[in-house]
Amino acid sequence: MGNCKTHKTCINEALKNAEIICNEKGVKLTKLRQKVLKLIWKSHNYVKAYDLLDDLKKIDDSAKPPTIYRSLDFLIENGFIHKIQSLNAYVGCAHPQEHKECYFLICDRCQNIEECCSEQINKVVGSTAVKNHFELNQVTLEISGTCQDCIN
Amino acid sequence: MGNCKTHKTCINEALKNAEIICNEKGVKLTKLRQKVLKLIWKSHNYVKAYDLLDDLKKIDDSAKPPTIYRSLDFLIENGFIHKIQSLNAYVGCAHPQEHKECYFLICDRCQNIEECCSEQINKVVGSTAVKNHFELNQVTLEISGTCQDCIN
DNA sequence: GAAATAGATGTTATATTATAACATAATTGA
DNA sequence: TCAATTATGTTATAATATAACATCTATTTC
Repeated sequence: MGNCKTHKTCINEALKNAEIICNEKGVKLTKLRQKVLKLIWKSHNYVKAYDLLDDLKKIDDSAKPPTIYRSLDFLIENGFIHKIQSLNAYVGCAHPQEHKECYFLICDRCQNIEECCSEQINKVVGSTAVKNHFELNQVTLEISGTCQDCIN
Repeated sequence: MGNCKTHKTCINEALKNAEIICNEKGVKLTKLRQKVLKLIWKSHNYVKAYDLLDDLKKIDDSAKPPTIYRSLDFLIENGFIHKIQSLNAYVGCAHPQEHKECYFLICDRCQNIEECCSEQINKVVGSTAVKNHFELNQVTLEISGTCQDCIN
């Protein structure tokens, strides 16, 4: 939410979860990756890679495009963030533990992103695939419009 | 389909439809725009803008990036082609007349794209939006995987 | 614990995708 | 016809992303 009143908690949760999951998986959440994850979690809004790079440069002099993109790759691969394809942007994942397909409600006005899962959508998409004899690999569902806060 | 046996018909239909719709709308399907539309319709596969540019250069010496992107903009705006967001690629629209929301089945192996409409998906996406008090503007649904032909 | 290895980061360069800005040409319509 | 609009030509550059190789750090193996 744009009006997230307890956002420090969101960030801390995100970092803690990432730590736990990395330990479980035996992959490394390095200082750099933590910094990038934290920067992405600055809000629930989507962020662009080069804006992130500018932010990172402020605290890490040697940051360059590959610095950001490598961290983004790692974070995506491990489910801590998502890429928003229709915007070439990135956003923190709200539930990296229990990852199923998820979809995005993207507010055009405030850049907030709501991540949602819907068994119903999964089913319908799945049956569309079956109907077309299509072996499903990856689903990108991005819904843009105006969020509740911005309508009011 | 990758195995479209009557593809000349597809191209001709696409061009004819575009012509009719442009006349109805009072917008101009110029020579250039026709050429670009035809190049996109070379197959049912998706195409990248700069590949298209290379193709166009062969028949139009002065073609440059803005040449392609302007034509793409026009063709998208008028519903003759679609942009595939997850690939930064473009594909001809199978039914520019009756345009509702449509979705894409993208084959990772052969680059074929199947365009489909599903009242069911519309409903489910719509109700997801309602549930989240979200005013829907645009839906991007891109499903990648393996098409029937490539499974066999 | 030293050497070997794998993984992460630093660094330079460049590829890919897309648009801004302004000049010129073609078309339309008053 | 000429003014205005729309389309195209042209140059430059912005925005997004990766390749390739060097160096550093952590981990494993002996």
